[in-house]
Amino acid sequence: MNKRIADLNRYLADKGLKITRQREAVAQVFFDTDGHISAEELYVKVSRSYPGVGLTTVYRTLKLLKEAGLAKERRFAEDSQGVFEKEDTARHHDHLICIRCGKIVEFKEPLIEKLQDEVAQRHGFSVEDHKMELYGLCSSCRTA
Amino acid sequence: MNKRIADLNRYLADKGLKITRQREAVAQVFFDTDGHISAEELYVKVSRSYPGVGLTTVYRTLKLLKEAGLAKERRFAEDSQGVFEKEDTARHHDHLICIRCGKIVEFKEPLIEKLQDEVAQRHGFSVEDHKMELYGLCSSCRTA
DNA sequence: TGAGAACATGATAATCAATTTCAATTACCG
DNA sequence: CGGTAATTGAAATTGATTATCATGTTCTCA
Ligand SMILES: [Mn+2]
Ligand SMILES: [Mn+2]
Ligand SMILES: [Zn+2]
Ligand SMILES: [Zn+2]
Repeated sequence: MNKRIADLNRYLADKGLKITRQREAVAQVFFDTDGHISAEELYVKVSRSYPGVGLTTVYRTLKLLKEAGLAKERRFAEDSQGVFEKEDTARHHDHLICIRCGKIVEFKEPLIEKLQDEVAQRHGFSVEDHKMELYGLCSSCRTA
Repeated sequence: MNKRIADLNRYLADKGLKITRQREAVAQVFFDTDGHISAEELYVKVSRSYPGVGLTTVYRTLKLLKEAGLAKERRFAEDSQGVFEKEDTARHHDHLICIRCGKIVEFKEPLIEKLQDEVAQRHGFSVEDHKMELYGLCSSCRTA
């Protein structure tokens, strides 16, 4: 029924961890969410459908989802809270962020990623992951 | 004598702020430091030459240096503390970080920056700043 | 099926970098 | 110099995240 929930359950089983009501509730609401969401926001959202799930458990479940490769944490400049989004290595992307209105656009630029690998190689590094964020003004904010 | 201290003093005068012993001490030690340093580390270093300067003032002075365009704060993954380095727009660079030993290599790749601008433009954005960090394994850590 | 071991939960406390508060001190413009 | 606004540093506070711990649940295996 839900592939991602199945992936999570498989991960839990492999690690000798348990499938619980709370984990499924948090994961389900998270997987039904598009874009970026903080632990606090997810906690509020989960609480609507499944009251009684603690904020601590939301944090713990998000950490599990990261470990399982199902969620990715982002930490944009100026935001004190981390935000999470669904992870899918095939759908890797980076971010353009408007410093005035906060608008976020996701993009993918394979040519840049290729150059990143080359730069790294030149310095003897292999790249496992990268962070690239472009901060600027969106068209609305620029003309305003 | 010291161009950067002069720059700072000019900035302070412009803003109606005051030139103090403490600010000069913190700034001087910071400007004499190469690489990345945290507020705590800078505080310890300053305390050796100028005892009695508070940690709060170190934080406040670093914030001033950022505002004056003389320092840049970086927040690398896994580091809970921010680190600071001298800012010099002409000498902009990005970072390669070894996820095992923490080694940091600085690099500059104008071609990537050009592509970043193009991507942004394609989405109607103008780029004011960007963050690019490549995380991987350095040659020593890879062969070990 | 059920007992028990291991794991999970959630309220609360702790952490930790960074900021705020505030009374005392200092810079600097006349 | 004198007055005013800015600065300082110690201590308190903040805010996100993690640790603790007593209690509850899951799941294995006999
Ligand atoms: Mn995204
Ligand atoms: Mn650097
Ligand atoms: Zn905008
Ligand atoms: Zn290394």
